Order: sequence, then C-alpha cells, then structure tokens
Amino acid sequence: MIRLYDSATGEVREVRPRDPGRLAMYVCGPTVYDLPHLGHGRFALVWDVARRWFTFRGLVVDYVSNVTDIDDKIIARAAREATSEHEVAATYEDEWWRALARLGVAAPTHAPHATHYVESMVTLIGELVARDVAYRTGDGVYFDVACVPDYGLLAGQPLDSLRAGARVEANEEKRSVLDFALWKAAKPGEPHWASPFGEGRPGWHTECVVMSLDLLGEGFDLHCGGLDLKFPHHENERAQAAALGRPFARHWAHNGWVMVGEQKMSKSLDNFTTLTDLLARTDPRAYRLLVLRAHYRSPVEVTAATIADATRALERLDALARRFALPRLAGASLVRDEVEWRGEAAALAAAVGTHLDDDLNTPVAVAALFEAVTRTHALADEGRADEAGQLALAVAVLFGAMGLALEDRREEIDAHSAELVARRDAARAARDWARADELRDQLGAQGWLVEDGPAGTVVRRP
RNA sequence: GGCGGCGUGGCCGAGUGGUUAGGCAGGGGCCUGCAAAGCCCCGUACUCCGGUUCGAAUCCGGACGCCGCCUCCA
Repeated sequence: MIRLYDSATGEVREVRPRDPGRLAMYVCGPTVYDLPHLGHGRFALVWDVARRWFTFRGLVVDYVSNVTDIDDKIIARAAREATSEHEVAATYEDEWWRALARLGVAAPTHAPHATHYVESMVTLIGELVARDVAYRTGDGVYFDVACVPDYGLLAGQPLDSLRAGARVEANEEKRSVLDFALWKAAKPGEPHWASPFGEGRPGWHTECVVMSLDLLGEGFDLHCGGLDLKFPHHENERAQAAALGRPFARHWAHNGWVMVGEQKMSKSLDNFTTLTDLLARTDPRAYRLLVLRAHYRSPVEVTAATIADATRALERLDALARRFALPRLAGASLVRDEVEWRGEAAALAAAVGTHLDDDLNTPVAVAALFEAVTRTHALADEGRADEAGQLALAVAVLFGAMGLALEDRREEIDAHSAELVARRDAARAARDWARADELRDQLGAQGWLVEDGPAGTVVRRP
C-alpha cells in the first residue's frame, strides 16, 4: 500500500488507483521560454522517482507531463529577440528534453502541447461561459471564482481570506481580483486562434484541465507539480473542472523548493543557475542523489558544496559497482527488475519498500542502502562472497528503482596506457617499488586513477 | 493583514517522547611495498525561555530568526 501526502486534505493518504493495477498521473511541465533551472530539474526528478517506484511496485503508470508552448513570456522573448514564438518554444523545449535525458528522467507516456489543444480549450471555455461561471471583458474571458463553493481548498484558505490578501490590480472589469483569464484577446502582432470570444489565445490554467482529462480521463489518480503551482495554478484547474461537474484529480502532490543558501542563485562564483550549467559540469546522477537524500516535500540546498558532497557519496556507490562488477541498471527502461530476494537482500528490500511506500521517504531509504553498502563490503572481507554479491545486486536494483544507476566506471583503455599497466604489474612482481610508483605517476598524468587489486593494477577515471 | 512551513553535530539532511539516521568532511586504527578502495572506532547535535512528563530535540505556550503562498515562478 502506497501512501502519499495529499495537498488537498493535508494528510498522508493511501493512493488508491481508479483502475486496479494502473496509475494515472499528471505532472505539470515547464513553460518553454528559457533554459530549465534547478527547480525544474527537481520536480522532474522527484516525480520520475515516484513513477519508477509505483512501477517497481507493479503498477502500470500512465505518466502525462505537458509543455506550455504559448504564453506571455514566450511572446515577450520572441519580440525581444525578433524571432517567432514557435522558434522560442521549439528551442527551449529541445533544451528541456535534452536536460531530462541527461538526468535519466524517463520519457512521459504522453507529453501534450498547449498549442495542440487550443480547440478543446475553446470548447471548455465555451461551456464555462454557457454555465455562467465565466464572463467576457474587453480583453478576454475570465473565470468567476466565486462560483466554486470550496475555492481555496488547495491554498488552505477560504475565498474571502485569499481575496483580502490579494494585491490591487489594474483590471477594473474583473469581478474579483482572484478571477483568472481563460482567454486572452490578441494584441496586434501576437499569435492568435479563432474563438467565439474573438481572436486570442488560452490562459495558462485551462490547458492542464483539458489535457489531463483527455489523456487520463475523469477522476485520474494523481496530479503533481512544484509547490508554487499549488496556488493559484492547481486551484484554478480544480475550479474549472468543478464548475463543469467533472471529477478531476483525486490526489494532489507537491514538491518543495530548491534553495541556494542565503544567496540568490546567480552565475557569479560557484552558484548554479540553470540545469544546463549544472549538467555541463557534474555527473547528472549527483543531482539525483542530492534530491533523493532530501524528502521531496522539504527544501533542498543546492550549492557547489552540496553537489560536491553528493558527487563523493556517489563515488562510494560506484566503488561498490566496481568491486562486485554490478550491471548498470536504471537506464531509460522502466522494466521491473525481477530478482530473487533472499536473506539480507530480502530484508533490505523490505525496509526500502516500507520507507518508499510511506510518502516516498527516499532519504531514509537511501540511508538504509548506504548501510547495506558497508555491510556488503564487510561480508566480502569476511570471504562470504555469495552473500556479498547478492546484497550488492540488491543495492543496485533498489537504487535503480529510484532511477539511480550505479556505474562500474572502468573504461576501455588505450594501448599505451595498457602497456604502462603491464609494465607496472611487472615492476611490482619484481618488487621494484620505485619503478612501480613512477609508472603510477605516468598513468596519473594520462588521467588514470590507479588501484592495486588482487588481480593486479586496475585503472579508472577519477 | 491572512494562511503555511522551517530553525538538528564542521556541512548537507532524516527521524523520534526514553535505545546508532545516513552521507560528506575530520581524527585514530587495520589492510596495503606505498597508495587507492574497503573495514573497525570516534563527534554525543537538535534556536532560546517557560510548561506538561519519571523522562522532550520530539507534546503545549511564548520569544527570536528565516522562508514560502495570498502576482500566469517547478
């Protein structure tokens, strides 16, 4: 039984799939107007981990994550760079998938685009107008939040309270400052689509309603996103579905923020700003491990120091893969790894499962796995090779269930380096330590880290 | 103003009414020709002030500090 915190009820609740054996989840994706930043990376990783765990538990997951490819920011950027909105969106969407691929985030089952759903959005907005829960103004169509009795559910505040804190807005035609745009009338030169409400484009909050209901159906299981989407974005999605009487997401989940210490993220010094920057200089798995070591609802500190910390922790895991020649798991595939769980491996799997089932408690699961790493080496040191090998494999499979691949990073070496290795082995056999050390230095100069194992000199990239 | 969250050992980061989180860094030891990797041991932390309790870092109250949302930010 998998339990997950539900932002709508404020408690950890069992996730009960609508259709037995299947899980329909929707994750709000990015607006593609700039390079993805660390926060985008976190939500992608968190929900990828959730998806993989559900899959590992035997559910078939329908994972939908959208791309918002028409938006004010895209229009602004296109204008600024004297290019087209389509060009801007295509460029940054490309960057988005590239970054996700590097992070090892599995491709969504469906990745709908807002611009492909405009017609459906127009239909939905028309229904809202027909039901008199939306109204036209000089610049578009707005949703009347007062028509939804429990508006504010996700925000945890009643409508009046939300309204009281809202800032004054220029638009005099809105009935409430909380009313939001369903349709925006096109200004000269902007992209536009035809509609009964005039030429224009959809507001942001409608696309997810249409796409989730279309691809996952009414009463889908799980709707996820960053904490900042809880209100107003998700509240407004809910409101539209509620106003139409259509069952919407049955469970809401939100991930916490990426923090960068006291300093704002900036390109100066060692602060990272974009995912692209981070991935250019670190092993993508280090970011996944960093994200896994914090609970998904907690803020996580991302600095050069915490990335370096995670990178070194990762080296410990890779060392396990080297010693036990573990297969590389957790690739793009979401196939469940069938292993025969026995003894300590079974106990480990049970412990990890218990923690992940409990609101996706990855930090405790990771802690258990690190303890198992120590235990594995100790078993091997005692000569209990079979048990050690099994436990090592269990560690790899369970990290794989969270999308983290352990890598035996010994690589093919060039003939020259191989020659140096051979000469070093010969020197060591002859107990010519000075010569052996000299050859180690030479290998080091070639970028190899030298380790002496039972089988002789072994080199790897540091 | 309203709502919500947080303050843990050098750093990151879990957890919990009383028994070791974990990682990284650091110290000591073992192994090794020397290293590397690995194993063993070590820190005895929980913003402050009250209260409840046999016992609180964990519950309650207050203070201080920090942060988020109430603006189409993941």
